[in-house]
Amino acid sequence: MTLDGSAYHHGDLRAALLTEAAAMIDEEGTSSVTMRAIGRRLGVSRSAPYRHFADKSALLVAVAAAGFDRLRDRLEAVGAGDPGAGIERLRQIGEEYVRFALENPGHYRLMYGKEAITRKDQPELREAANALFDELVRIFRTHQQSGSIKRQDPQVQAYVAWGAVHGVASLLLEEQILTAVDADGLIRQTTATLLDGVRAGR
Amino acid sequence: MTLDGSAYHHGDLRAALLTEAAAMIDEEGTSSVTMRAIGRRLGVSRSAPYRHFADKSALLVAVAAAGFDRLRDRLEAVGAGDPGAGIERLRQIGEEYVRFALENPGHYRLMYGKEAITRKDQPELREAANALFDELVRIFRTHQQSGSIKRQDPQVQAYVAWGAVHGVASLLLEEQILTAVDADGLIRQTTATLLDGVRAGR
DNA sequence: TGGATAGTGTTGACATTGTCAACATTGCTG
DNA sequence: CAGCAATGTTGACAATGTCAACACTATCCA
Repeated sequence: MTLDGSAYHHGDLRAALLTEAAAMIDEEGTSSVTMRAIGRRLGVSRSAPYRHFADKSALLVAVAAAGFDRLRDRLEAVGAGDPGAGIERLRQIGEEYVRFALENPGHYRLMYGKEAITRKDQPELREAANALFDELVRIFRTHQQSGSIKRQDPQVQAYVAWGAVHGVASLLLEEQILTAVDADGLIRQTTATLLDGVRAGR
Repeated sequence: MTLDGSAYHHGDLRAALLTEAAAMIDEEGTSSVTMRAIGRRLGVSRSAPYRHFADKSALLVAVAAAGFDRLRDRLEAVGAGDPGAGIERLRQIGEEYVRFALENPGHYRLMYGKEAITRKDQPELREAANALFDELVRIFRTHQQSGSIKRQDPQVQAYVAWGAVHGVASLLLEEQILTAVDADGLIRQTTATLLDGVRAGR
C-alpha cells in the first residue's frame, strides 16, 4: 500500500466503513447511511464497500455487533477498580447501560432494530449480544452466591434486568417521556425498583 | 359512491390503507410496505394513497398511532369485569401488554421505531402514546391511594413499569432471548419483580 | 335538473438508491 | 519480473417515493 494521499487503495477501508457508518447513524439516523453517502465521506466510490461487506445489511449488522462489543466493554469497566463492591455495582451497571444508549442514540437503535437489517440470522450480531448477556448472567450468579439477591434462575433474572434498562433507555431515546419528568431520577428509580424486587430477604 | 365492483372510487381507501398496511407489516415487516405494493393489494394505483396521507411516513405514523389505540383498548379491558381486583390487576395488565406485542410484532416494532418514520414531531403519534401512558398513571395512582403500593411519583412509577414490559417485549420480539428460556415464565417473573419492587411495606 | 367544483384516482416522469458486471489499479508472491 | 489475488471504479438496471398533469365521480347550489 502506498502512503501518499492519492492512494488508489484506501488502506483499511473495512474499519473506516464501520466507524464512519456509526458516526453517520448517530448524526442523522440509520436512513442517512447510503452506500453513496458513506463512499463520498470516505472519498471512495459507491460500490467499494461491496469488497468488504456482502451488502448494505451486512455492513449494518457489523456496526450493530460492534456496538454490543463497545457496550459490553463499558459495563465491564464499571466498578472494575472496586471489586466486590456488592449489590451497588448492579445499580451502577444498569445506569451505565442507559447512559450508553443516550450517548449513542442512532447506534443503539440499530443494535435492537432488526428493521434496517434484512432477515437471515446474522450470527455475528447474535453472538455479540449473547456475550453481553452472558456477562450479565455471571454478575447475577455471583450476587446470588454472596446471598444478596434472591435465588432464582439467574438467566431469567438477567433478562428481567436487561429488559427493564433497555425499555427505559428505549422510551427515553424515542422521546416518549414527558419533558416534565427528570430523566436521571427515572433511571435511578428504575434500578432501585429492580433491586428492591430482586433483593433477598423480602 | 357507486356500489358495483368496477368503482373508480374506492369507497373508504383511507381506512383500507391503515388496515392493509398493518397487515403487511405483521406479515412481512415494515420494509415490505411500499406505495406500489399496498396499492396493488388494494387494487389501486401507486399514488392513490397520496390523496389521504401526505407521504409514506404519514401513513406509517397513522398506523402506529392506531396501534397505540388498540393496545390501550386491550389494556383497559383487562379486569374490567372484576373492578377493584387489587394489585393483581397490575400484573395482568403487564402481561397483556407483552402479549399484544408478541401477537403484533411488526406493528409493535413500528410503534416504537421512529426509524421508518421521518422526523417532524408527529403529534398524532405522540398523543396516542400519551393517552396510553395516562391510563397507566391513573391505575398507579389508584393503587397508591388504596395503600397497596409505595407512594412515589406515579408518573415515574408508571414509566418504570412501562419501560420494563416494553423492554422484555422488545427482547422477545427481536429474538434476543435464548430458546432454552421459557417466555411465559420470563413474562411472569418480570411482572413479579416489578410488583415486589413497588409493593408497599417492603 | 343540471352544471360547477371539490374530492378521489391514474399515468408519466424523474431523482435516488442498492446492486451487479465489466474493467482498472495495486500489492504480493514465486 | 510475471502473474494473481485483492481492492477500487464506472456503467447499467430495476425498484422506489414523489410530483405534475390529467380523468372520473359525487355533491351541492342555481
